[in-house]
Amino acid sequence: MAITLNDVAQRAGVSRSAVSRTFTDGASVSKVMRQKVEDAAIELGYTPNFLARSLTTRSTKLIGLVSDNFHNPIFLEVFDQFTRGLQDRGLRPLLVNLSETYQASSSLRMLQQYSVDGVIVASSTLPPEVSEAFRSAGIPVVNSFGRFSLAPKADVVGIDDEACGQIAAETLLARGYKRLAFLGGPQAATSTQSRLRGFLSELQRAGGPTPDITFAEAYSFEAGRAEMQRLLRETTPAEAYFCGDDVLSIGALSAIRDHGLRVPEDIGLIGVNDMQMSGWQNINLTTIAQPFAEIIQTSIDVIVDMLHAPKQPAQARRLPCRLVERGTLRARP
Amino acid sequence: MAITLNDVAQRAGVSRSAVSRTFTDGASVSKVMRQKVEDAAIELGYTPNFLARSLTTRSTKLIGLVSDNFHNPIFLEVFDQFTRGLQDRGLRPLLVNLSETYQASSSLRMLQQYSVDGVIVASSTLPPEVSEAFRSAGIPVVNSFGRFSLAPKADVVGIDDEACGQIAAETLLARGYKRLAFLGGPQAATSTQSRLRGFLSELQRAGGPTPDITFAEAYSFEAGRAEMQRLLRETTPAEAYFCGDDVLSIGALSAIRDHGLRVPEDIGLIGVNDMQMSGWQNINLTTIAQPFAEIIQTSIDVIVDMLHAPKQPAQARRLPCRLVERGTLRARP
DNA sequence: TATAGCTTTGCAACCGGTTGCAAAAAGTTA
DNA sequence: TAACTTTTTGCAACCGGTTGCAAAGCTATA
Repeated sequence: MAITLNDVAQRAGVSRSAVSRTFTDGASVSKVMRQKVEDAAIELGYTPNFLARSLTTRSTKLIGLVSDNFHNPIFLEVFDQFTRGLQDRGLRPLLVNLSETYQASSSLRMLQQYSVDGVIVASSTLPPEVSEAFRSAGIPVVNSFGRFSLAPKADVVGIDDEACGQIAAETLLARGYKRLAFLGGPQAATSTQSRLRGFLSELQRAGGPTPDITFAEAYSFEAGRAEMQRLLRETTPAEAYFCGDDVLSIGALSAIRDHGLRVPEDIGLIGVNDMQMSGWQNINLTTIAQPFAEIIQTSIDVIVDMLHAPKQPAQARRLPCRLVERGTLRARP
Repeated sequence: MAITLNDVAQRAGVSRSAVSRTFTDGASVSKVMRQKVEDAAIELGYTPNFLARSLTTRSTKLIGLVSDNFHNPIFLEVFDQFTRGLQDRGLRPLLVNLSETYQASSSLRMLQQYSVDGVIVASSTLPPEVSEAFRSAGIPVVNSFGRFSLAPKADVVGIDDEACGQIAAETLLARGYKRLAFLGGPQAATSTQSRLRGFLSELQRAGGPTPDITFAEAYSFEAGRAEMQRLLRETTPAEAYFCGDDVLSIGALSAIRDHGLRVPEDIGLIGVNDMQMSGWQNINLTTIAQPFAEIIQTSIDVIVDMLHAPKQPAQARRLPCRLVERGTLRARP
């Protein structure tokens, strides 16, 4: 049914190798030969079969893109950029959605069966063991948005969560807020723990107040809203909250407004991520931006490098965050 | 490097075919043979190479998932459900992000090179020619969220956009609104045109008013906001707007509130899609829900059927929408 | 125990490509 | 024009599997 190398060779009256060579860059083919083959190929509508080729070249250009985060809206932007970045380099993302029913271990086997050239684990919540499993199976892997570690067992690209907490602390102090609070993501998430650590240490260093500390059940609108509702009902709210991430902040924001309080007049809010929605005028969230584009670009660079020079020692790369000022904190005093 | 069939055959002291057969369901292997092979396979850590296999079986279990919509937050939910649905059936999504730099035509070639078993075009904005190109290349294809047509050239699964417009009209009339308006997506989008047609025809049938008609530049927050700002500035606003989709509605909502008007007291709003965010309490948008789960499930079913019985005549499947009442329309009079 | 019938097994060709090697062709130089 | 290089080409083996076919092994029956 499909046109093969043989068909073209026959049509052009040349050997199979000749056809193969015209479609392989860097191979030696004369001008006339190339012409003959290309004519025949066009005539028949031939396109080489990448998978057959991969058998001998041992490269499929397939990259496993593994994630478990299909609910936080920022990940749409993440997928957008990953797919485009990979495509621009001639790589193909094979998407894997980790969930209750589809475990990490079976994804390893499956990606092995498809001989992927590498794997990108794009998740801030999956444990490092997931990426490590790929690495010890000999598959180049990078854990994008993963947790920082001084001696990681697999390459990691992410933000400096502690610095992120520091920025939040500095910013809130500079605005003259006195009663501060931390409203984190799930307590088990290491990203939350690191941000908290940075937040506390900077407050302490600057002689600031000791904040209230509380955690939402998930990085989600509902969880942020629920936790803030609880706080408003059961406690005297703080003057300003450092929230675990933007979607959480937006949930908190809605709870505060429902409660008849104003932001930033009554309560200040600062998030983390700078998702697109945070810039929408009805939200207008002051936040600490993750450098998504750089993280993704770096992750792809790291994988591409590994394809050429495998088995370098694993590194963790930390990229800096920056403050994005909008309307949920009061002005400097 | 990787363990192959040969290694296992050698280790187990049997022929290559024997090994192949133990890993092929329905093949004839004796109990003792199977045992020997499985032992050797486990010992060596063998997993069959799917791509090599695909060369003879002519099935890769790869499904191209083609989309151009990486900005509308509903598509994260769409990708989530597609990837899981495909995985559950043992299929693998090869993700393709169509954009200015990556054209539909090259995606066809690329997916051919990877011998995908089928393609899902998940987009409400791509023209039908995209799916048709796959079909005429002999690749099973379904256009998910595509426009309805009585005699489509490639299979389509989507909503009934006209019925959607009718529901909007009925709902607004039932609420006693007199001055109505249609604030559509991009004028070129057929989804917008069909919704408008259904809206107008129902208004006319019911003897309702003739609405104002206007279009946003894109299905996006910014476009919805910009268009509504223009309307508030340059025209006497209508009593209620039927908006092209939810993200557009949310943009419009923010413009209305910025303008000092209240929803639903001063202006009513009804959208289309029912994305997660529309249920957030600070948005709480009345909208017409698309049956995402059913559309996706049906699309996958259609593709799977085609894998077994290719080349049936193309069909268009229309799934019904339903009203989701929230807080952006006033109560019935 | 011979024979028929069914199951299991290995051989070898094939899927659609790539590539090392040596022969053939083309190009250089004297 | 001969001798020597360099480039181009085809042969054949290989990548990691599958599968039709016939031989071998088993079981059942007479």
